[in-house]
Amino acid sequence: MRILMVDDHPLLREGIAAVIAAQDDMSIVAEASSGPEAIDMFRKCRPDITLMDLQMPGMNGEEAIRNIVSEFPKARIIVLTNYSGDAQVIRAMKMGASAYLLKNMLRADLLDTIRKVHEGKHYLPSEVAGIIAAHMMDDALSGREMDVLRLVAQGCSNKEVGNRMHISEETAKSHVSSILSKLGARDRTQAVVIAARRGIIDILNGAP
Amino acid sequence: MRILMVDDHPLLREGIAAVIAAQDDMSIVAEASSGPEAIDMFRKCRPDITLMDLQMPGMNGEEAIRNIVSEFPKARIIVLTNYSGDAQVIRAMKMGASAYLLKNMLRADLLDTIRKVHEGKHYLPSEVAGIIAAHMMDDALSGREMDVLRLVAQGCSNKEVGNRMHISEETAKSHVSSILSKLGARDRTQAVVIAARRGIIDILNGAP
DNA sequence: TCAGCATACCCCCGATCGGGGGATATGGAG
DNA sequence: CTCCATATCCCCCGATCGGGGGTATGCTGA
Repeated sequence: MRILMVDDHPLLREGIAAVIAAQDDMSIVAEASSGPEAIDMFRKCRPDITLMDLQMPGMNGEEAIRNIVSEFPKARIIVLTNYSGDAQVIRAMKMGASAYLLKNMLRADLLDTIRKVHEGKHYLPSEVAGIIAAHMMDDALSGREMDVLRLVAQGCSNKEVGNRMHISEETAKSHVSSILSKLGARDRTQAVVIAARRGIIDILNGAP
Repeated sequence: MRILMVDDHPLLREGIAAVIAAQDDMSIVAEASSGPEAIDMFRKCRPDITLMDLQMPGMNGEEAIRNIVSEFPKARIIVLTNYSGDAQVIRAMKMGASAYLLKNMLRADLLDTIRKVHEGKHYLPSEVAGIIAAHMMDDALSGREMDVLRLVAQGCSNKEVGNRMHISEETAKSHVSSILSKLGARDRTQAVVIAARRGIIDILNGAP
């Protein structure tokens, strides 16, 4: 199996490379440390499996996945990341990922997953599956609600949200209300915290 | 140099181990994946250098550092973590860390830092130093303000903050006001986001 | 000793929030 | 074609927020 590894942490790449190198049916054929680089390398190498982190500077991993999958629908991509927010997992799988692993997993789990995915299977470890299951029944935020949420996280009042989105303050308020109800939050502050925990928005950087 | 490595990511440990193993003046003498385990291993092995992640399940790295340094004041600890919030860096250094590295650094940087720290030096990469410098003039939140901030992040109103802390709503309000002014936030929501970005609180889990 | 700070409390007041009740239009799914 | 989610706008109203003022305690470090 020819593997492309995409991650901006050289030390982690080293670790994965060591694990892969010890297998006689796998080899790392390319590495990338950013989204655009990942797309380039995929075009050049056509790997059987791609290991992809989601948190990277610049273009994030999700966009890279979407690009690769739209160009190469048969690409097998395994997401390997630190965070386990259900929304982030769902977005990645919708983009076309075949598996979603957390970085705190063991070597064996990584190797097992690579082999499963190579056989064409999809895979979610129970830890991740459980997180998704816990929010199966929740209905997702709509596009407008996401926009409002991001502005609220920047400290915008309802009036400012209205101005920036060119809608009335009343409309912004009603969006905020449904955000609170969908997320089960008591106020806008808790809504932002819950959304960050669940991977709905990324407050550490900026956009989703 | 005898090195103890503390991190809950086996794959990253593998990577660091590979890098260290290639050096003829260093070796990994022990590994730990949690705070208590780190303290145990330190007592048993008395390493020259300890590489420590801050984000770990259970006891966090900061507490482990404090425990180790109070028992072994000559311990040389290098923090190796993902996040770069200025408050987190400052807390770690106050706890007694000798250096603060980000996980996206190169092998060479890690090795350089290990050697510098082994000589008794302290070290902050310019990337990290810059983040601290940007907030040098800010005055830190007081203990009570931290308590209030954590409750606010949980969606508490001023009244609820007052009840939970056994102070009046008015006092809670005045704490919130100074939090807003110290963080430069427009409202409590933005205050929580800024505090999370700067590593003042950790909204992804719970406590600071 | 005394200034400075953190802590705690109080009042006022306009702005904002969040819940409640609506209404209308659009567009896609069944 | 009907149903439903989305999106937009409107009004009311009590609760909450955040800024402004002020007072008092106790600890600490210069």
